Amino acid sequence: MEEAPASSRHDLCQACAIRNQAICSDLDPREIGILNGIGRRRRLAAGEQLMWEGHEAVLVANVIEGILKLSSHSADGKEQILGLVYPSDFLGRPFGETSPYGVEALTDSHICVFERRDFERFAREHPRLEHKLLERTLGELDRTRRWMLLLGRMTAEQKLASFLIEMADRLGTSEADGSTTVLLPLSRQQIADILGLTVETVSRQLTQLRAKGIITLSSRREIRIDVIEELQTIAG
Amino acid sequence: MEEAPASSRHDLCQACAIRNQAICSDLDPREIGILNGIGRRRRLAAGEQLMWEGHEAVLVANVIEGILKLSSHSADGKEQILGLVYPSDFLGRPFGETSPYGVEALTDSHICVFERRDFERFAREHPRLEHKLLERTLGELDRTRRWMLLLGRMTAEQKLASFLIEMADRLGTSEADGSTTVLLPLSRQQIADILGLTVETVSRQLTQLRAKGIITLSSRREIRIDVIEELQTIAG
DNA sequence: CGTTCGTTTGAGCCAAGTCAATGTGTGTGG
DNA sequence: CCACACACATTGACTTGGCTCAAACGAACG
Repeated sequence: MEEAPASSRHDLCQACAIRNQAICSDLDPREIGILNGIGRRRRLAAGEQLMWEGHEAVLVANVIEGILKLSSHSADGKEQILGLVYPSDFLGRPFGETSPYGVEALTDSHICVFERRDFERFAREHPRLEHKLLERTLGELDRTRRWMLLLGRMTAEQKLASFLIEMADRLGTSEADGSTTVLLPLSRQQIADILGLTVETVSRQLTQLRAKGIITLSSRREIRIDVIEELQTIAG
Repeated sequence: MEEAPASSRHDLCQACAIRNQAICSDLDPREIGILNGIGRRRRLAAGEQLMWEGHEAVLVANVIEGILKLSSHSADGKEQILGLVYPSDFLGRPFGETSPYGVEALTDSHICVFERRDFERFAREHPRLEHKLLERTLGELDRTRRWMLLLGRMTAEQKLASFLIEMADRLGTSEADGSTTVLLPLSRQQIADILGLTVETVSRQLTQLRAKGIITLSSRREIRIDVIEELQTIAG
């Protein structure tokens, strides 16, 4: 694909946009060199599937650019999005045979992939990497558990408010007047699949928030949050 | 409390019931000795609180005996149980300042506690322990994500069926006739708090499953599952 | 034996789901 | 460039699963 010649390989990581945020950040130049040897870059188009629920987990990756979703389906076909993965996040299931979820790119993405086996071997030999991975996994577990509270105990309105706050936090650009604009990487259906709701309910709640003057729906995917404090009050 | 004299401390771990399942299982005798020095045993009565949501996380622990719950409260006071912790499971939030959930013993319990700082220092110096902890955390993350699907996309009936299957799996004793009996460590309210339902709905669903001849309610806390296949069909 | 706490049952209601129609971009081929 | 198709989004009408409120029941315990 876009393999660099062996001599310049070393530079791939050095020039990496997420060099200092990802789990590789603690490694010394020699270690980075080895990692470079077993990893490769890969591009994904929006909508492209990287892993399938229940299939063998052959690879893991670092996300360099783009947003991906982890999702799982109930017996009767309903989808539940289990999490979103952002740049510098780690992706995949090391030390496990099968992937418990499917992975799909929501936007055009750029990732740094490793054969799971290669990565595991490297990780076991480099405790600093495993430590980084552990910290990340613990953080991810906390975030996932917070999402359980949302799914189990919040009303549709509270769910939407919480979702918008999170998106503003992650992807928002603040304006001078205190408002924040978010360009959503998700369709209404996908928002519903995150919040455990239906498309119709998501749509209705958004129009209600608009009617209350809390948000402005600039275009399908673009939402401006005019009064974020109101959202925080609703979310609790 | 029940401190052993320094000379016999070493034996505490050797005699430990979960010696070969917990995260300490890979350590050599010397390492076990150090761990012994920084840990201590502690008993908890059913209902006793070990950690508080949002408070500083001062300790971590291994569960030797008993079952504990992790839970969190929404702004309007509703509780959501985020997970159950069983013997040989690890408990607490290493490498984090505050505990994102409360921890309470559901049954009389016996745990092996460490000051978080001490544990962290030891872990960083002993990669085999960190690796075990990583594997455990990854598994816990998978289990938590599976629960998200339940909370977001299942009906009350499916939730109950899934819950009973999980409990039978974890705590059930199989009879000769193919049935399984479970002694629940949870009240109806707590079951509701796990499944994101109300007590009334839990009660109604249980009576319905009984009416269908799938389960028998021997006593409040004791449930016999007569036809587990039926439950699996319902759960999907 | 009465009190208490957890559980079950009942009646009514409401939030969110379902089903169906309409609206709104966006891209495609004539 | 327009018209058509198609996918996504919104809105409306209706239904319903699970919640709320309230009462009755039952086991455990002083």
